[in-house]
Amino acid sequence: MKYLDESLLTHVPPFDGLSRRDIREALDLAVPRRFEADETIFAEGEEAAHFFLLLDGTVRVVRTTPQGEQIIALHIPSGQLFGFARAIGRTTYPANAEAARECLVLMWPTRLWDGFCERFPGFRASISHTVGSRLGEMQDRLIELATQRVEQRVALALLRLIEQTGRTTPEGIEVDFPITRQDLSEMTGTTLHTVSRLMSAWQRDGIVESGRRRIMVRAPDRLEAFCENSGT
Amino acid sequence: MKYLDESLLTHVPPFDGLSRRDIREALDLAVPRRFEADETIFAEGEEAAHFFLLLDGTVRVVRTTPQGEQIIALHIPSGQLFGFARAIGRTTYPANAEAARECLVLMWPTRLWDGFCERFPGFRASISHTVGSRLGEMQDRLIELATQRVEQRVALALLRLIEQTGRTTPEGIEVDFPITRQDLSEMTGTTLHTVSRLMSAWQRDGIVESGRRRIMVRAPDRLEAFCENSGT
DNA sequence: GCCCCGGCTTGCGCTGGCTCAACGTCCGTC
DNA sequence: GACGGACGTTGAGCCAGCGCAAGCCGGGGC
Repeated sequence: MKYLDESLLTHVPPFDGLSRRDIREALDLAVPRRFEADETIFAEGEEAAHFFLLLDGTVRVVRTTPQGEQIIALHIPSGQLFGFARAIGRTTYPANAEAARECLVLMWPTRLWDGFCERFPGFRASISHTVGSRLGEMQDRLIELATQRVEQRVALALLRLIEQTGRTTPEGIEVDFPITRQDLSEMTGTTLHTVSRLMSAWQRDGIVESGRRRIMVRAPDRLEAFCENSGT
Repeated sequence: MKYLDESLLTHVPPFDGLSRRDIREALDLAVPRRFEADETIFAEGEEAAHFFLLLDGTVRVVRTTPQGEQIIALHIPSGQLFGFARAIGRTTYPANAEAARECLVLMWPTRLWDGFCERFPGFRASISHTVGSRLGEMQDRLIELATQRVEQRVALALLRLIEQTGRTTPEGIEVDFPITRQDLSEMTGTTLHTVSRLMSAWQRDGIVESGRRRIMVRAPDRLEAFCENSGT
């Protein structure tokens, strides 16, 4: 397992434009690692010893309030860099990262960060882009929380999930990691009860199909409809 | 007004470590400009032609929902760079920026951005830091909206305002730009009615002192107390 | 001095979504 | 194959905060 194949990186954004040599160089510095479902990858406030590339799986970014409540800030789909504290001027991680399901990651020591930025053309631009889209997503969610009702927020959260990490099946699009009602409620600032009621209603209407730790969206368009005519 | 004094930049973060020569160079490329209160500095989606440094005043960052509702995403205090679309991998501005009161800014054409990053040591690091703290603030607000009640959110918003842009007076700390109940409601995802009721109650208790477009906090510690014992 | 308008206040009734509570169901373990 | 624990469902009641509506106040323009 020492020798990682170059094809791992040829199609992921920060590296996709690089020469074979450069990719080889980056890979030789990387440590691969597997995380079990629900295992913690790093914790808020911890010294940022590594930065990561998610090769396979989904990562859940969680923050805990002083009162002990959890909220899920973000899900990271495979193929993205994460834990890049250096890129946002920090030396510690800003939140917890947990494996939403079994994950395969590459890790690099943070001290290599500056070198990567200078050594690999496009690396920095790619990172800026990632940071920008995270900022954009947070802003969108801020607006949702401030202006939308629970029903719409849950619908939007589901749509985002299937867009980012959806797996298409003959029946519809399925969230491809185990997700509970509680998880959804922590993404949308509501309670598992309310989410459960919504899912039941949507299932009756044939919009979703869900079970234990599993959600499949049959009719994304009808969820979108919910979000648009929010006034009425 | 052509010749800007170097002391303008010697104490603001992105430039504070630079040599006199470097500062001179940056200043000679800048265009100074004044904006009236409530004037738009740039609009969401617009081509990002410039990046800005706020020399004096306060900038309000606003997003508008498809339904025409506004929410205030952020206030930028003087001494900060803003409108740096390039730093987050965008070519357009991500939100509206308006002068919360009369503002004095320096503007540079965006095409100079990359040059600044390479030319001025510490510039890039300083920007990362700014981006990071904005991300952090948005994450905090996300959590507040998701978990806190209106009363606590408004209290937290006020505390943030006086921390970032407060002016200390013998009577207490005053928000040093005109701010309406409506503005506060757009920052906290509530209605002006609820904010008004809260302000009235707090005024009765001697915690704040407020009037038309004006808010002064007499007892910040009592506001903080509100936020902590949120369970009870 | 008067008027008008933008901002602020306050009462009242309603309701979305939370809380509490009880129960059902699936799955892994021993 | 019985048990325990995690996950999900559903009902009932309640209340924080919203929407509506009416009125107040202060400052700027003429």
